Amino acid sequence: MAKTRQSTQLQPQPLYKKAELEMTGRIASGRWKAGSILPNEFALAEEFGISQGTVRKALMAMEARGLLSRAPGRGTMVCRTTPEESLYAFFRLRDAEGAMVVPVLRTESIEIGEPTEAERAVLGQKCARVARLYRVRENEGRPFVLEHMSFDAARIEGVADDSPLPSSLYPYLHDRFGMFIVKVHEEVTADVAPEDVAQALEIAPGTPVLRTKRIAHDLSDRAVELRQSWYRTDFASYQVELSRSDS
Amino acid sequence: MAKTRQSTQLQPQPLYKKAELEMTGRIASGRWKAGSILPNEFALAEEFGISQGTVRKALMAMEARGLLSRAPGRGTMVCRTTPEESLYAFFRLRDAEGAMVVPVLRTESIEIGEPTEAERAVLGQKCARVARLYRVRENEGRPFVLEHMSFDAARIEGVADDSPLPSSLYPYLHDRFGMFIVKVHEEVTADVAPEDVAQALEIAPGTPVLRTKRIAHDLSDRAVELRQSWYRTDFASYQVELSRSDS
DNA sequence: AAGTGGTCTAGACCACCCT
DNA sequence: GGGTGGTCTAGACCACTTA
Repeated sequence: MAKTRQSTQLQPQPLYKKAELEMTGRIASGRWKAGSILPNEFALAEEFGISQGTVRKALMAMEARGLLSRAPGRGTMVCRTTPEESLYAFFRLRDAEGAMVVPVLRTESIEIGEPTEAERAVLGQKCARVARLYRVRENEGRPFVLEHMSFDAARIEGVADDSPLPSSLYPYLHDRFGMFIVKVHEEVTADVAPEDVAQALEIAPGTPVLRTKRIAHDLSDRAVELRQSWYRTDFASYQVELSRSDS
Repeated sequence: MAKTRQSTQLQPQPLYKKAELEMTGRIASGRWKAGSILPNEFALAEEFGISQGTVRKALMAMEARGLLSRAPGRGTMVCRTTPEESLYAFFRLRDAEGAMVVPVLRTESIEIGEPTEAERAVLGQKCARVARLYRVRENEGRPFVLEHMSFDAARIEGVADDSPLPSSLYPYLHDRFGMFIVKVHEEVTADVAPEDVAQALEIAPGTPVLRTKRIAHDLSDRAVELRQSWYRTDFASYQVELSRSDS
């Protein structure tokens, strides 16, 4: 029966990988929008000219990456980053009991300007103007983090008109500009609060603070955000789970 | 042909999950030792009374967790935590260029004592004695981290006889005591160096340092180590990659 | 040359969700 | 009741490692 093996195994890329790249591209380009339901496995298989099992392998990999949500009876859906819950995918601050602190937005300001050398190095040499977003968040009435974010202004044209932006920035960027951030690199260090940070966080200058530098990447693995944050350490700390296998 | 579907789908656990648990248990118990080659997929399938494809699904999940290493022609091997390279699965300190710092062991001391309340809370109430390991590591001749580690002494009986221990502690624990650490929770905060830490790290008291608290878990998900570390921040920082999907 | 895992296909039954 | 993904099986060809 299974005689017609076309034996096109010469491809450097396995078929399931090609299917995954194709489908990831459709999400990145906005052709498949967040929340929409994909065609079923057999339809995709026919479209790609591969078998249903191979499509499934690609779909399951994308589900594992958090791009898709699958359920029997319902189908396969493009994940929405949207609701507040899902936003905190990259928010690692927890209190002493391990509970997530609720970071309520207190102040926000936006400016457009010339990129610095550091910003250009991250966002790309072609970046002509940067949009900078400054925020202070509070928890239970006390300020606890100051955030400085930089984006290529061309990629989020008109952002200033929406200010104040939603507290959950990434779902907003996804819905408004199709900027889907899926991975961030974060660098954590200890520092003493400089004057301006101390003032924003309402602590004495010289108090130790956590300082993080983040580079966020979109679906195409482009660096799209540069962020620096200063955290008070008196009621929350930075917590992560590390496993063998994530090198 | 495929008529004999026993339809025993009433099981709450899928067959591949049961196979994975069984095989994980064999590694945890030492029945399958690090570095050894497993029987091939068909042999395992016959032993478990399931098909080769189902065994493969379990094996691939274990490979993704970093427990197994698979390669065509060679077979499936239980990962060794051993060589220096692999040890640093949980070591997150990188210099400004993102290169891993080489943490050379400078001093080490071991003591056995009564568990504190905090140690008992993590290591278990049945823990009667704790083995504490104190280390200072240096990089390019400069001390940069002070580590305090606590274990249930009963689980690493005789550890003091091996002092000084290898620089890479986890491979040693794996080989010597079958303690296979696969996951750690780490909590990072900023602090000013207390007197003793400052002395060990050769910095002025009051200098800001990164302080991390780690709880390490073995294959059975037991908390087996409590560790507190203080890092100088002048030539390395704590760096992590975060992805959507790891909640 | 023999044996392994990697890829791919085809098809079965099931639980579940929706209308 | 029709359709979806979840599970499981069976079998094919391939590239690679090892000896």
